[in-house]
Amino acid sequence: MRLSRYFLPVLKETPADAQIASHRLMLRAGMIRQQSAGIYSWLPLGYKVLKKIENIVHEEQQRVGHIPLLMPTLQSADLWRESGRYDAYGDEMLRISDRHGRDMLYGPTNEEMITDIFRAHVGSYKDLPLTLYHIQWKFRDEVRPRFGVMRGREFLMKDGYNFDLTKEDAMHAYNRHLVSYLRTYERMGLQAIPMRADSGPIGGDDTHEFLVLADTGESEVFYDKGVTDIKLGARDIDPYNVDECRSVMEEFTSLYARTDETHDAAEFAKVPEDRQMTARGIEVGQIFYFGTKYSESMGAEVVGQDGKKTPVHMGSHGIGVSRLLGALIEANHDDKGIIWPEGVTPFHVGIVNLKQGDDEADAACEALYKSFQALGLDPLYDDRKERAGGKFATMDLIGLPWRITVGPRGLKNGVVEVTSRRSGESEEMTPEQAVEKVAKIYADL
RNA sequence: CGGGCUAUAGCGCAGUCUGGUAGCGCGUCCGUCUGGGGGACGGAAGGUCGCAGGUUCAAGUCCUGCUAGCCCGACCA
Repeated sequence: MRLSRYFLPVLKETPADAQIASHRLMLRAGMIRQQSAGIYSWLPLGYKVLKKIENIVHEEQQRVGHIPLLMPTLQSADLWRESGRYDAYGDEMLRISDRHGRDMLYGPTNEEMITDIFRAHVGSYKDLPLTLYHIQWKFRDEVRPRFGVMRGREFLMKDGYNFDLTKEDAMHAYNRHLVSYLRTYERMGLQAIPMRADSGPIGGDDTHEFLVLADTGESEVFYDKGVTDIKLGARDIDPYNVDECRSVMEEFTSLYARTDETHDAAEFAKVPEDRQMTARGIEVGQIFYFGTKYSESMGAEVVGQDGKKTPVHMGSHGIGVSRLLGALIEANHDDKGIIWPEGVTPFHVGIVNLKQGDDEADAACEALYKSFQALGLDPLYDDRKERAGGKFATMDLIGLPWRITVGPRGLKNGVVEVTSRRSGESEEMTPEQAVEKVAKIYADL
């Protein structure tokens, strides 16, 4: 993309309403625009990152065998009356009625609807196990939305639901979700620590939240320093292998890690003192096992081998897709702007032409631009007639991880400059070497 | 939902107390000089002062009502 033809409304000044870094930077980088409290338009740059995150979530869900579908945002109140949650959910549920006066709601989650789909089409134990998920907009009418997309009212969430014959099978689904979530976050360059959590209004027995450590996190967390050293890395885990998934779960949850909701001071005290950590965290996902809570109330049953009907064991598992943008920025920024991890960056590389209109500089930039495109990479070429300082400031703000600076001075010696946004370090090399270097970085991801 | 506050140009703000021609900085547009970290100078565009009603010769400013948004708390992915 050529910046002169793109739509990137960056702001030099900080909007008064934005309190925390991610909100401030998303507004300044022209990623979002607030339309009303807790509701945002996603401008091109923000939309691009949102889609990248969504894609990673899709890929990692399907890698472990979960099946995508799409349920509507608007739901009938009748389904929610069956589970009893229409009354239980309270004012956070946005209730509306259609022209016939039928009670509708903008879905805050989809347990009822997925259970309805399941009971209509699945009747035999032979159809299990089954895990369905979707990525869809949700609405929760928060009393006080704040912090930009971190706590909006409208938000994009991946929610998945497993249906299993037995509790053991359902616990395997639970462990498998944990594995897929760990890989999802790691691909985005985020460390999200699973912590024992409280089940809240969805209800249930086993539940873990995934928390990204950040000063602006909404939850206070307590953990054994050792948990931050555990990484999934490149290991190849068979999602259908019960023992493999369980051992990952055990490995990641054996050390103490809890949010303030479930914090147990006595247990925490057993952690060696020099490893007792207290911090703040942003919740970016949660997995639940809740057994037959919905299958019983809504009649989601299968006929077992013994010919008897039995309610299925379920769990639900969520990733806050839009919220992840906020978490990513909270975890990756400096005073100049955002620093995108390579896995989610809106553009792979920025090309800064220091002297637009100079034949040599223009030609060198064009060549770089086309080389990257030919390799399937997505460059952002700042071809505006701006001064160098302004171009650098924009690149730093929007946080592309790699920048190639092209100017007459360097071209005289046949070199351009490759700069890492994260380290700030620059290296001079020929344009060909620069393309090779950047291409290798993305090939290795 | 309790407490506090705000609403004036795309963004950040002054002007309101004490009523009398709508302002500043940034951004935008044009021109000149510049040209490796938000440069300088000159010119220009851009406003139903959140909405409705009232007081007044006259309302951004005073009064009444409403709406929206923000902050702290409680709540929450």
